[in-house]
Amino acid sequence: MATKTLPTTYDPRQIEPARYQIWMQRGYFRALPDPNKRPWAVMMPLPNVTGELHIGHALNNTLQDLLTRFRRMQGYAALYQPGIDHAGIATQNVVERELAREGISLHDLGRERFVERVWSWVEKYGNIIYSQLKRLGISCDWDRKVFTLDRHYHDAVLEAFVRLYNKGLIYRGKYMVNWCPRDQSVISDLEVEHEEVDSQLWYVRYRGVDGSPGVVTATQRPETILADVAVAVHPEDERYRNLIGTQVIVPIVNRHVPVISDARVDPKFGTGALKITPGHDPLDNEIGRDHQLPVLVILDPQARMTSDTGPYAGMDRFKAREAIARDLQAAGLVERMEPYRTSVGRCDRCHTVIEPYISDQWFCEMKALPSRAAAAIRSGRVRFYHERWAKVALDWLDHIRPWPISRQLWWGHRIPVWQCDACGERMASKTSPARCAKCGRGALTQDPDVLDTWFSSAIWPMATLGWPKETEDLRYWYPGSILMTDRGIIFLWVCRMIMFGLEFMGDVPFRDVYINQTVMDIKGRRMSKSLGTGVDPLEVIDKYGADALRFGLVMRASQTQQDVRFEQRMVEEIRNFTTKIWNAARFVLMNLEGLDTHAPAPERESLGPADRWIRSRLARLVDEVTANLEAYEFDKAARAVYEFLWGEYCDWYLELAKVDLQAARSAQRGARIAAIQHTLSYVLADAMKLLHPIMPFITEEVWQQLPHDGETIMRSPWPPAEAWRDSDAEAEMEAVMSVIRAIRSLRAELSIPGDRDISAFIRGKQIDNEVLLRASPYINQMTKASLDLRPDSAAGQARSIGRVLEEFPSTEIRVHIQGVLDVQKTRDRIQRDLADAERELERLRQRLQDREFIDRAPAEVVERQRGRLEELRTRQTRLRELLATVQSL
RNA sequence: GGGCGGUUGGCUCAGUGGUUAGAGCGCAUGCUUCACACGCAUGAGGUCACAGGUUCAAAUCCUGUACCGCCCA
Repeated sequence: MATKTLPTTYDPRQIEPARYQIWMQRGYFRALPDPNKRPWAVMMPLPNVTGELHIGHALNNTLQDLLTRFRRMQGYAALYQPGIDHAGIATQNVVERELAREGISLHDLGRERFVERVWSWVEKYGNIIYSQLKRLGISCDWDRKVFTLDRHYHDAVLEAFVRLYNKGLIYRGKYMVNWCPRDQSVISDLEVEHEEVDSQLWYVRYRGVDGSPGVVTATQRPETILADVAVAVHPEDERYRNLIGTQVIVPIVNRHVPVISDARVDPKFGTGALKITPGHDPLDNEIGRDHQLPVLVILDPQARMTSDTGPYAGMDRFKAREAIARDLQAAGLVERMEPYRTSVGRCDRCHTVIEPYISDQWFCEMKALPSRAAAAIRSGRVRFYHERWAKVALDWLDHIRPWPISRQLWWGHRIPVWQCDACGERMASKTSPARCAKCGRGALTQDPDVLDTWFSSAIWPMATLGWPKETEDLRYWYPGSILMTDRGIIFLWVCRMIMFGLEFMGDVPFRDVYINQTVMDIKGRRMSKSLGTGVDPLEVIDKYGADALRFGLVMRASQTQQDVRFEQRMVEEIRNFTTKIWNAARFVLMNLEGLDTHAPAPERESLGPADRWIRSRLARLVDEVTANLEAYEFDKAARAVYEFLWGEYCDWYLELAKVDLQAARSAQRGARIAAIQHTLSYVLADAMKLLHPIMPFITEEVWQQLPHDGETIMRSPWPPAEAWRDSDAEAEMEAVMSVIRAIRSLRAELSIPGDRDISAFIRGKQIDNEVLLRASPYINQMTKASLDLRPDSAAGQARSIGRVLEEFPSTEIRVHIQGVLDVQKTRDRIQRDLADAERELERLRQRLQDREFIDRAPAEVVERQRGRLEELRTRQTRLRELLATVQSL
């Protein structure tokens, strides 16, 4: 192999986009069912079509890509399914805002033209996130990308609806729902964000019809007084017992209403008397229903006071609150006011305060579906990582309520229910029915609402594979292997996919669920544009490269942490790591001259101790990385590769190999040279494979330069672990490194300039003389010292100074003192070491005198302590001798 | 109100009962060492939030407290 050189610095901007193009063009991302391979699949949590890449997506997609690349190299038919969600409310909002800037309302436009308008918006901006994901280097099969309003996906959504409808699992009903007055639509409980705010309680008197003082209730919402139909007290509340059954007067409207008793009233809240407004409060609604009370409504869908509210008609709910509170005060009916801390619900899309509102909606029955999903989780058919998230999911599934699935929007899957204009019969059908199934007449009107976006995304794992058709893809890849997502959508999405998978496919949609960390800013605050805490991942990629961003995130993706605190600095660190790798590769390439790249692996005899050591370390690394990736312990895998490449391969092996190469070249030992070259290149290439899932770009680049088989590292086989384990070589090199560290440390401590040769000798027989002999070229070159190997060399002992090896307690390294040196630092150090050793010796002595310890601790532990005690005694002796020598200088 | 997670060197994090608690960054000192100053070498720095308990032995297990964060009602 001829000498190759690479540019001196690694520039991801030059490499990454071009490499990605090549991968795409050559179809390396393509996933096809292959009976000779095992299937493996992951479905991208579909980003909103309005979305842009944020750091959370970067982490989530990096982890998915990491596993996809890993499984692909392991020989699985690995499918990474991409797609985008039409995101009903979010997208409709974006386009509505755009229209508003043009002064057009959506009603001006009409449904059909509005939907056309949204489509053109989607065509223009909807693919932004795809191109951003490509910058990240993810290897999903782009030929399979799905938009949730694609024809076949739409068909699947309708199929799911019609099947549930015909099974009686979808029903229509008038219930109190979460109403967003801005979006003019119902939203589910899960789409409401709760927030603590400072509010106020008004204590309002409801006088008795008979002229008695009546009762005082406390309310946060005086405007709803107009819709009061009763006052309720707790049945056992002594204060109000005699009022039950009497009539009181609702202020302002002067309605006569009963005082009722109900155990759901909290006697400790306010005065213990609760005004009942079934039209505007969920609890009141339940109480009202059970007491057969009427339902009055005083707000319209935009949360303005209705026309029959007299002077308040048309007022916004908050204006009306102030006005009514003022009027109550003027009438002398407000007994007092007090500040109150309460929680308000806001729409998670537009942050408008939601209104509990009576409304006619479609609901999905939540009894059989969630209980089957819960059973699947309990039995381990779906496993959560970390497992604590399973409890979170189960808790929700066990206390679930009906799911409102209709939305009063125009953008989305229109509900496939038709109502007969003549007889009122309703029917669900994927296509427009020609006539009414009941009365046979022709005029039918489709329900105007669309489905909750989460209803359509709940069939994602099967519909992307072709369901309801029995496709080969579906048979091959369903159930998927893993779902990776954020904890924020365990309920919204994960649980519902499990429910629908079990319902429609008879099996869970994925075996494993990995809940990835939530990325926060460095102070632990949620990343958000409005808080100014957001970080644009593309900026980071521009600056440091996608590899660095990916590795920086993965290194912190630990299952024990539920957040990752993100800072650019940590990506910069990894950028330095990529440069380190790049330069290691440069060094290797510069030294491969004459290597026959097709020659078989070298014989063991031509390998030196350093070669055997690094190969053995690599073998351990293969095991470690493989096991950690399989266990989704991504941080551990990343750290292991980092530590190996930088701390062992670069810091030690390259330096040792330099020494060996030099020697082999000057001796013209061809087999030896080839063995070193092979080790240099083989170890680096395999390390690149292990790193490839995390850092796809630089690893491909380096691998392509090194001797290799195949077209791309992406499709090269994952390194096998069995070969090259060598404990002897590991032990030998540990000793050598220990000696080298000691000499370097002495040199620094004594401030001996690097260009001044020193001579050193070793005391003690712990390290085999042959080992030292073999290592002497390493030691001499890497410390610029000449090491005298004569055992316990007496020469010049009096004029020497040294240290006891950390790992070898009876072994000392000493250097000869030449001229005047400042030995103060070393003397201090020896004294400190001695003090440390003696302190620990004392601890150990005490422990070993403790009968309880001797009797109850495992023999092996006791033995180890005894051995340690012996070592420390030796160390103590050595240190004392050393100190005596130094003090005599 | 209920639940979950966190608290380890200046910073970000490893470390789930058994020697002397580790890493990177930062810091200090010295190096234009022919792969790399985005680097190399050497070094300083920690009563593991607090209080009890279990154990021969606790950063690690249990209970409680404080603070930070998340979820649910």
